Amino acid sequence: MNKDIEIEFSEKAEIFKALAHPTRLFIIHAVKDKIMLVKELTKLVGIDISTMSKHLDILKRHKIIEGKRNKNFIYYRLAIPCVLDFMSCAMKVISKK
Amino acid sequence: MNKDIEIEFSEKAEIFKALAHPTRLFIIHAVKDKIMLVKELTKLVGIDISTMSKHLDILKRHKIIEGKRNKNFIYYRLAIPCVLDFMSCAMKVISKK
DNA sequence: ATTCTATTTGGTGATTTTGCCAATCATAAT
DNA sequence: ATTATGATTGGCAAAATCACCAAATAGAAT
Repeated sequence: MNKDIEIEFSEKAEIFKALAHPTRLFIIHAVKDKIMLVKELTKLVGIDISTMSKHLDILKRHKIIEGKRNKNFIYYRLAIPCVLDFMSCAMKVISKK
Repeated sequence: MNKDIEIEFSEKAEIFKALAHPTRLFIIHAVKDKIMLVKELTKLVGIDISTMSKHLDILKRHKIIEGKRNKNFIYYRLAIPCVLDFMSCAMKVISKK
């Protein structure tokens, strides 16, 4: 792989890495039709809130979700609904419902 | 997350993990319209052949590619072309060409 | 049977990712 | 100004991933 190709595929891989964690996939499904708070998500998943915050940060940095502040609450929502399309496509084909 | 949900999202995450590496994405593109040998792929990417073999194994285990033996060569090809669709969709939307 | 080529497997150190705790920051309420 | 609540950040240990080397396997050819 030459340098350009190398960079191209590394960037693409970054996106898959951002999605490659059960908690982060759960978050995507949770915020797909309902704006949610960090605390709510944390409770649903059952992990430390600092861990949740870091997962949210990863998704945010890749522009997969968006956070909006109101008072001192931060509401998260799905930024690119298309993510759901290719996720369900992937799952159907690879046969995990 | 209860146990079932946990398992569901872990399984889904496994697929994204399988795709979350530049070399493995490169392999998918390389075999999408041309059946290829391990050695050929190794040369193209420029890594140790044992490393390549392990990457191929990961894709194989997730049924993303298929290997067929002829003599003592193993030819790899893309098993689920749909992977390309959702990859290009993902990339377009997330704005990495 | 031995040798040769293609590929896989085992092992190990290096790097990355993950998750918790503690500390900090941001905003609101008193 | 102090306190309280929601969220993020820094640090560290545990776990997972990665890449190389060396050794093993599979099959073909001699």
